[in-house]
Amino acid sequence: MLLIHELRAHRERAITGLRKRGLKEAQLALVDKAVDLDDQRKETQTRLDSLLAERNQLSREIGKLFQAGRQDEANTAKERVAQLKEEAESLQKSMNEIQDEIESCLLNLPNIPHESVPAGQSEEDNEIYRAWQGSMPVLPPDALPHWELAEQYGIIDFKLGAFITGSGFPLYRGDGARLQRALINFFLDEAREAGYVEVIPPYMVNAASARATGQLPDKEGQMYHMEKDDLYMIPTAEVPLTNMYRDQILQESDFPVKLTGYTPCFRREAGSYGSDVKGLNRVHQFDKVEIVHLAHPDNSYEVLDEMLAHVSGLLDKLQLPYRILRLCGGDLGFTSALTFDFEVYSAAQGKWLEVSSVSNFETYQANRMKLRFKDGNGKTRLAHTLNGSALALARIVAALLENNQKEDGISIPEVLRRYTGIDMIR
RNA sequence: GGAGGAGUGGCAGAGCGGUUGAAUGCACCGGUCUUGAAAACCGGCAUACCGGUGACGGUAUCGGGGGUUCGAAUCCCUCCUCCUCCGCCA
Repeated sequence: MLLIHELRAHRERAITGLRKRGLKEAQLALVDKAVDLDDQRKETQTRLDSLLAERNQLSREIGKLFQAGRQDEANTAKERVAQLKEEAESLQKSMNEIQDEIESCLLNLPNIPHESVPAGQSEEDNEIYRAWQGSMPVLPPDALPHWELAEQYGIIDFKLGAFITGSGFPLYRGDGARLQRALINFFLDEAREAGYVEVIPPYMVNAASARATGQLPDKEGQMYHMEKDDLYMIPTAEVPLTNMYRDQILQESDFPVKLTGYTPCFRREAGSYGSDVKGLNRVHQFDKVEIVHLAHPDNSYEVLDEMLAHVSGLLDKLQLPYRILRLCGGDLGFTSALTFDFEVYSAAQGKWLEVSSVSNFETYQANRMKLRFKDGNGKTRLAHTLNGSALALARIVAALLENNQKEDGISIPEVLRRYTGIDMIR
């Protein structure tokens, strides 16, 4: 959530930034509306506060009058308080309405993009931040896409998953399951060695948590919701991990807070269709190791670089061709100020698949969840939150299968062999 | 799922209708003392908002929400969480 006093103080910067996202004028108008409403709020609060102050004052006097046995005077004062109370109630009501309206304006305003974010409408306009310099995999002439390899080697069963649950819920078995587990362990070990504290969080969260990281209200339809208990299946470990620090005030010396967690991720992917959804390209349940960083505002962009380097390192070790995109304004997530996507080349499909998204949210999430810290002067300030996939499994598996297929099987990357115990899937 | 108990500041823990935003202790910060440290002593130490250049003043918050009352941390209702016992169970 954007800060109202920032919008007030730097209106032009906010508007210019939001324009980069391609927001329509009607939505941009929310900025001015929020500030106007906040003016009203201040005025209302000033009046309300003075009414309440008078009420408190009188109440104290009534107490003394009663003790002194001066009933008549006390009763006169009571009448005055009753009158104040009525006025205060009506002011309180309009104050609440104004505040709800401000909140709804702010909830509908996305984060202001970082200055380096290129303008643009859609993914076509994303900037290639780092292109792949290395060689591309050379495939055998009869190379197959991963969904056919999966069937041929009996390692992923899409049909059975669909039978048990529904489409988009793959079932991994044998070496396929083993490969999943190997990747999870590899990613977690790498994260731990990079100083991230491993966490196993709950896989369902309440509405307050989903709101804090920004999944609610803007991604409501994308989460699985357990109506009976009003809980949401997590779409990413980002939600529970970041919420570990909701409503907290850290000490400056607590930074950096580095967390990692493996969780399954659940996404409804409502509205998806077409060839994008074939095989592992887009599924409702997938495994992911996430890294989360809580950082001091002064160095959060250095932290972002550090995270990019970490993710790059993973892909280098897996020997997968990848490129890094800097998302344009139109493709940028609602809550993010700057996002880099990692795409891996899945050779048999001839497609770049997104396997990681690394973002700095600056104070946007922190403001929603009231995640603060005390700076050197003892002042309370909002922290910056960052997170990234390191990495999302399903598509990594797709690329590994396709890129590493040989005449006699699928070779396992060197770094994974100590986890899989095998060097080929046959 | 059933029965009972409890939720107060960073922690511990008083208060149970009226200058209580909240005693006291611990922790923490500053000072005095000391060559230095400890001890002792003195002072400070919640969050958010409103008004004010500022000093400062005001309002709200004692798990969340609602109610009773001139006045609520204190009484009532409701929800949540934790603890104990019973039931069920990986």
